[in-house]
Amino acid sequence: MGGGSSGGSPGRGSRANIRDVARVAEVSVATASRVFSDSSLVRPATREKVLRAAESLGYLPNAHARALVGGGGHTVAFLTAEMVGPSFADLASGVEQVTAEYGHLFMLCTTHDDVEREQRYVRLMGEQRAAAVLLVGATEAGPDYQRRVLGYVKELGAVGTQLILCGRPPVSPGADVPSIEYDNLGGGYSATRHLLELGHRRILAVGFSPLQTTTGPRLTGARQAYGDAGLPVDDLLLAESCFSIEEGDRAVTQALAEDTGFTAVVAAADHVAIGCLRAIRRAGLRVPEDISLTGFDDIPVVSDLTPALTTVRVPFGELGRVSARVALDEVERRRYRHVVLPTELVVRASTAPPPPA
Amino acid sequence: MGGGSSGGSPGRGSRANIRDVARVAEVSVATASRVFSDSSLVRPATREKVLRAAESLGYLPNAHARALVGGGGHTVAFLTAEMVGPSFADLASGVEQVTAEYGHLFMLCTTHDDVEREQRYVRLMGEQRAAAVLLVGATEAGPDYQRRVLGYVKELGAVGTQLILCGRPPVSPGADVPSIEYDNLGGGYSATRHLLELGHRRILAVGFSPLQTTTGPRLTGARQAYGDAGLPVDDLLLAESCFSIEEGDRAVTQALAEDTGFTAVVAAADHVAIGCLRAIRRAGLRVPEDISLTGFDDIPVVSDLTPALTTVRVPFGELGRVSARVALDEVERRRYRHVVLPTELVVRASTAPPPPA
DNA sequence: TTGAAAGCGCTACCAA
DNA sequence: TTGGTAGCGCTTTCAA
Repeated sequence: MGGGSSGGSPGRGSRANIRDVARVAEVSVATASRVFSDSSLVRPATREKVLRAAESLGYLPNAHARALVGGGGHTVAFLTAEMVGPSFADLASGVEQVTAEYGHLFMLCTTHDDVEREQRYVRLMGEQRAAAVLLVGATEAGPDYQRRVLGYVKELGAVGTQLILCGRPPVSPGADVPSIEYDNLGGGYSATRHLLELGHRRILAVGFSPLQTTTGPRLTGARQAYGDAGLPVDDLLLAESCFSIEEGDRAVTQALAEDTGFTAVVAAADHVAIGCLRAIRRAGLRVPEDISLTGFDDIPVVSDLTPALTTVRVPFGELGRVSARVALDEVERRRYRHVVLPTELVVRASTAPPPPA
Repeated sequence: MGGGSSGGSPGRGSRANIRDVARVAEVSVATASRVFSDSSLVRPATREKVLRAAESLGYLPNAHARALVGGGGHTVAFLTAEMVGPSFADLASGVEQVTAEYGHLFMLCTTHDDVEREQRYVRLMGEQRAAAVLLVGATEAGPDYQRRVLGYVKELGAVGTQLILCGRPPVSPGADVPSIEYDNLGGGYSATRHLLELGHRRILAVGFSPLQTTTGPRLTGARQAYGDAGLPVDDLLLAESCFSIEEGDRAVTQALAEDTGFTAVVAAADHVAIGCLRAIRRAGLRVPEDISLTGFDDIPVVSDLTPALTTVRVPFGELGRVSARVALDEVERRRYRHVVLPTELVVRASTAPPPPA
């Protein structure tokens, strides 16, 4: 080291290619190719020779050249706003698992909720001739969104890349994009009904955005629970807020200050619920003795909070697996254009009857 | 639908290529190419024509063809055991962020701690001619591991792919693989010293594996703290256990049953600490009044536990960003073969002086 | 069972 | 400013 001029990694000049391998192995390029495509029409001895040559040259087939002639990429792109939270992890793992089973590559892209980044990535994945692009997770579902997705369908369709909506509802008529989602409305419904059945009447809803594809329907479900119980929906108090621990905290703190007399909080998501819990505590109140609290998602830690959180479980892993299968398997895709996986209420210790008035 | 025979996505037969675009735009292939490589030597009017043609054909450049001639992939592969936990999220986000800044693609692969999968992915990434492969996170650092990494260096080196160790120590002499890690030993040291300073003497260490690249040094640090304080290292009680909430729970439950008289627990990671907390509670003891507890990593939720957890903060985001920069920038790489980022003790409510004997 | 050669879609070089 | 064209590394006919 230090002295020589030709230092660096092995094969510094040009990388070995299949022609080099063929030459060293004293066979034709075609034969060498057959060996690496594990075709069976090669005599074992010949195969050995080729393999040895490859080994000695540090040869690795070039996936780009293969994709070029073979006609396709073998990548599944997973497009999400952020890669945070256990829900993300389960979902992504599910996709990754099935993707690997199909012998494809899993590619993760984060948009940070930036439309431009999203568009760039979709285009990029088209250029890569990805097998599929999964648009994952909650989003604001306005007309702009519809139009954007339609654009993606067209752009990707032209290069043979399949678009899939994962954890989102289908885009309305026209575009026929497969959509794998879960029952947000039902989850919101059962959480709220649970509280109503316990005797709560004035419930504070925190963290819901009516236009968002996940929390919107959850809110609708909550409303429906009031309706079905024959109770005035006006008793469902709405605290506007976003999707973080801090904002959940802030929202509840404010609601408490306004003294609107709620005895329970339905949070739009577990993270929000954690923030709510903080705020309730800080106000010197107890959960569930003074105020009941529910979350949504059932991320692992919420069972370790004090008290353990009552929440709605979402089958993230399965969502991922099903999405990937639909993305990669044409038969499944034809069969399942729209799948809605069930959600399930998990009652733990954060909900109880309201304190006696 | 149903009747026609030529249905399906647009351009059903063959996808448009640059030649088609050139033909429609009535220019040469070379000119069309220049437009998409945004080279400046094209008259605006011509550029327009080409762009319009591309648009009308739904043309998207083929990244594989480009990589083939351009000589390289633009992918950064992130190889980790699992994509769980906020630490993973921060780390991966950091890598992704910088990767995007360099105009590269971020690719995530999970090995599930399976050597075979790891090897397959490394090879696959070599075939993709990835710009870099990051081996991320804790691992058992035996001689097998050393040998394996050496193999990767050779395999990837031959195709021009850079290998980087991220959150792991360098492999010992010989292979010169860049390594970006953080101060595990120092973290273990300061957590333990903190407990010692509070007056604890018999401390239970949970979740450490001496051979593992992260918890191993953390344990060494803990021992060192005893040594530096002039205290018998034998008072650091070792509870063998793995890396999950459940195993932390089990370990502490057992230790409690054995009545070894410890007044504090150092957990090898926050997740383990959560399990310890569970066990301590179940035994009817309080944290920190009866038993103090520290974690490691500082994942977001631990500040919401009751009590908030004293732990060691790891700069995961920066770890990711630095790793990516070293991976992608030859100058940085030459300068920083080995980086150790600092860790920091965060004292919260789970630690206090031991109860009076 | 093996080999020769024609592309896959693109860029980059050299000429015009 | 534009066009012709030789590859990039590979697979895959078609022949031998």
